Amino acid sequence: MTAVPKAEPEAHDRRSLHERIAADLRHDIMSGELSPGANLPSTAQLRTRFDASNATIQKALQLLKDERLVVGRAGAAVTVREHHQRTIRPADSLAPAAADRSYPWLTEAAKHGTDAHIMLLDVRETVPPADIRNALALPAGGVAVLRSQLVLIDDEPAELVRSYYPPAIADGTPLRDHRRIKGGTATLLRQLGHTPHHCVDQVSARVPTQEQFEALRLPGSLPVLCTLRVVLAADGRPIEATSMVKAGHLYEVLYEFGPE
Amino acid sequence: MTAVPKAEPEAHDRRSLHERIAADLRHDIMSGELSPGANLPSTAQLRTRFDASNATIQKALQLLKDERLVVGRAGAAVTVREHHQRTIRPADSLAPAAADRSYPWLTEAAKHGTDAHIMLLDVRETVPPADIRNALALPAGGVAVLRSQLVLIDDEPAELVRSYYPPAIADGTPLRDHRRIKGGTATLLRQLGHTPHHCVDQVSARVPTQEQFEALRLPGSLPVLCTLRVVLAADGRPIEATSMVKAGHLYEVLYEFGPE
DNA sequence: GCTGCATTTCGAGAAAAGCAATAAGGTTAC
DNA sequence: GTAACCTTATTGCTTTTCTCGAAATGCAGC
Repeated sequence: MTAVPKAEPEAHDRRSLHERIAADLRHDIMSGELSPGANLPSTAQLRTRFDASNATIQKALQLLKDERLVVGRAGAAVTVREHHQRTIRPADSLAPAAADRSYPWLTEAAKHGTDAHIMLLDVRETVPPADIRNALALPAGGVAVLRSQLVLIDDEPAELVRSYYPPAIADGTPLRDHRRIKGGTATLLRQLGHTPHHCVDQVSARVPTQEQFEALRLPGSLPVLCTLRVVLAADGRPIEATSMVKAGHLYEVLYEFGPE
Repeated sequence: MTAVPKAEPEAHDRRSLHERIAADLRHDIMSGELSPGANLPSTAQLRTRFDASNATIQKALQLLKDERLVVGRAGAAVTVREHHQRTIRPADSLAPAAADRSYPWLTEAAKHGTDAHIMLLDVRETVPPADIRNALALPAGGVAVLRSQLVLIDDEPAELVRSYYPPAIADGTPLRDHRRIKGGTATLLRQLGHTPHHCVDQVSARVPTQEQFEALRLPGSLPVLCTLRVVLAADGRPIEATSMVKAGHLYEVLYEFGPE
């Protein structure tokens, strides 16, 4: 029966104050409003802008530091870091020849040689989750060959990749072996007579599960960029279904389309 | 100086327990593990599975109810709701003729007529944010015509669209008028001699800003699916740059590509 | 050295998270 | 109908986190 602290009639932001502050500042950085090397407003300015105390501002900035978006040295302004948000172009994986086209507004993300390498975690036969089963047109309870990989950037986990193959395709091939595949699976599939012809990507923004959170060592509570890719042969039959879970602050994906 | 409650040496999930539980259950639902109409495990089962108390489980389920993912009737099991996650196919906007191709694994999202309509919020000239300025190749401090729209699904805000046009293209056209454009902007641009030829979409998962959070009336603390689309003419010059912010639980986007 | 600024620390009040146990009332199956 | 199971709501309590105010510390640039 006590009076409400402030007049907030509508459903407001349930997040804590420092999370909201971090969200707004993060947007300013990601949108390029604050470009790499630029100084953030001083804590005093931020205090008045968000009507918060010193400690709360510091906590918000700490979140951005954990995400490696900014750096703060005592005495100097907090500055925006060179943030390496990789721009992935899925179309290039099928037709690498066309990868030369670049656009002036793209940050030089994939340009400098990325220090990324892939770690093969596991290869086994398993009953896939429902979305994969649908994609591969498997019967209920049917199995598939799963290849789990972890992509590391600068030795930090960055992406979780789970590729599923129908047994009819994988049996008796290196796809079943717990070993890296030279030239990638696309090359192998082509050699096996299952030439990838066409990909369908479903992209969504998700809240990370506990498993994903720990596997990707996500800083703070960032979202995750989920892609479900189905690779089809020329006759339309599914060859491969891959679930890719990328850390939201490290990746973005680029697609091109048009009536060509 | 008290003993730590449990041995957790590594950096663990900083989120609260009911948020983590909700995240895992959400994943089971979104991946189709728990299909619409299916029953969730009973609260007793969930209590043992997550080693949490009744109240915590209830709080986690409340989050999923707020997202309209599940319904709970007293006495019966909590069941998964028909969740209408719209699958958007951006390519269809340019070549609607090809929209007939459908895939068996797609849920019938865009199939039944969506009860979506568009609300024109604002039309004005403004200095665009840095990412838009880059996309349109505008000089620093240059202005653009902004058309802000809000997409409503079932009278609930679902997507925030901000389209920017270079003054050279928008001046003296209905693009500057605070009025809906019959047939959409693509048709108008074609009539004006700026035929859209090619789109480039950059898709990312973001934490919503306070503004986005309130505009979209996001339940809980869900991420947002951000798309920056640049529409190019045949000669490569940018015609339009659009920032689309979709509520993460309502949308996913689908892209197709391949060496055609 | 001085000033501005970021950083750290302390205390204290308020709010939220989490547990335990209990009660109430609906649904389902027998 | 009855019984078992289930969701939902309530209460009390402890611990942790959030937030503020204020003061102290340390670094960078002039």
